[in-house]
Amino acid sequence: MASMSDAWPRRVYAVVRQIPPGRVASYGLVGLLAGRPLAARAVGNVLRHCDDPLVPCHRVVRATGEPAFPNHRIRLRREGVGFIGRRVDLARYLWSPRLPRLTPGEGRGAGQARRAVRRR
DNA sequence: CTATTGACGGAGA
DNA sequence: TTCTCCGCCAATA
Repeated sequence: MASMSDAWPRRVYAVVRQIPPGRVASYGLVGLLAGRPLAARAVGNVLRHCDDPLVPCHRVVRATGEPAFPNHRIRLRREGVGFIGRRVDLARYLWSPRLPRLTPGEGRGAGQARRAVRRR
């Protein structure tokens, strides 16, 4: 949760750490999940000092799909992220976060295994 | 306290 | 489609 005791940078890093390899999230989405829907810009300010190797900051791109840095494009390609020109193919590689369950116990009916979804 | 800055986003031109 | 403006947020000076 986004309690006040949690510093903004901590919340941002917590979200970014969740982005799996081969997927990307926009600065805006990260801000949203960190509890500040309109703070995309502030997210960038945090990631600017990203020295922690556990934080895959290269998986955070602009809403347009363009990586903040050209070198990130290389790293993303190595993870299998597809591009259209110089921007990430967001239709296929945008991360769909699993949101926290509000009613634990519900969801996922009778032994239905989760099927991998192919993105378009 | 106000002003500036910045790995942003989106509406318009 | 690309480029400019302007709003938004947090950190700094």
